[in-house]
Amino acid sequence: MKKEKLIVILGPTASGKTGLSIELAKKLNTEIISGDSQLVYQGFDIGSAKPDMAERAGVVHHMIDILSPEASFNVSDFIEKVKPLISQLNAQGKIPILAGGTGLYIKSLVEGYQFNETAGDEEYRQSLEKLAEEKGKEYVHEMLRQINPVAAEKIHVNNFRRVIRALEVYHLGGEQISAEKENELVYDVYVAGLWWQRSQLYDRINRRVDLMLQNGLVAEVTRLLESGVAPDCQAMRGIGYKEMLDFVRGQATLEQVGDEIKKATRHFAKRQITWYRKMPYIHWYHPDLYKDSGLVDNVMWNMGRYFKI
RNA sequence: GCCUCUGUAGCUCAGUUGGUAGAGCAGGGGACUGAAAAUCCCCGUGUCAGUGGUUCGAUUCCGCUCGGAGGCA
Repeated sequence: MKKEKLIVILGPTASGKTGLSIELAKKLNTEIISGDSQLVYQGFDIGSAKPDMAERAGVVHHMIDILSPEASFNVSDFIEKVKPLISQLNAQGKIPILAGGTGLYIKSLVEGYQFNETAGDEEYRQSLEKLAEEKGKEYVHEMLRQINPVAAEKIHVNNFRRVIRALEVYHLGGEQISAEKENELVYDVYVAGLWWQRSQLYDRINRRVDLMLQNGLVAEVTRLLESGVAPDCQAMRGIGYKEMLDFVRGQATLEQVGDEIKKATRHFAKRQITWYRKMPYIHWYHPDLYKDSGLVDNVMWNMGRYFKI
């Protein structure tokens, strides 16, 4: 069977994915699918660097603002929603552009991860958390060892969240957490990655965080909280938001919070890069080597050759 | 000018009763199959300010020099 076509634009945070993907979408007359776990939430705009309408320049963006602020979202939801979108766009003769930085989301989509049937169970998670408080994390880890020694071996005791998930899968469905995957890519895909020298990337991150603060991140967080959004909801745990809570509560100065956001973003970028290193099919581009539309033109040319268009 | 304190990893500092040193943060690497902007793991040699002395041996003790902080006048 012929594979569906897909373009992926990825890179660490602040690498310029958004701009590049919009330029490409205009040239190719196609639409963009966000592959970013934070952009799905309404109202979380500045801190998530969500492109506004002006920036989107008329290009249709999917998977942005699809959820209310307090909703939960996960990889499985992502895959479930994005797969049909890709099919739809292909049917229209368009090559969709997936633009985003969430390593797990993109990798699992492109490489075809098979997820378990078992969904999350808040109640069971909490019961395990309580158990860990009473008897220690080691005790819960030992529970996992009893039912799935291989998983217990792979998951560190301190990585409690994973231990919980592994137990949850067993508890709810009797399944084991599986890690088998196909080797072949699911799509006929061209993956372009944006690469910056580390120090350059960090400069860009620092500058962008300063911009977020100038552009009203404080007001955005205040507004969300005043409208009743819980401080412990999933979206509020995103970078830029969880740190800002300290300022809103008067526990830190704006300068301290700014530094914390920058630091967290740098750490995040590092983790993103770790994901990308395991994706050998990425075509890397160094944006700083191009002038004007040079980058876009070059990506276009290579993609054209790849897809034979 | 005098007195006291201080100078150790990129930063903040601990320490060695004399046998050339270690934490946190920063930084680097890694893991990741339903929270992933989350969660977690691993990585610390640096003229111990400089210089002279005492000593088998000094970053550690003593003198001087040069920084820094405070106090007295």
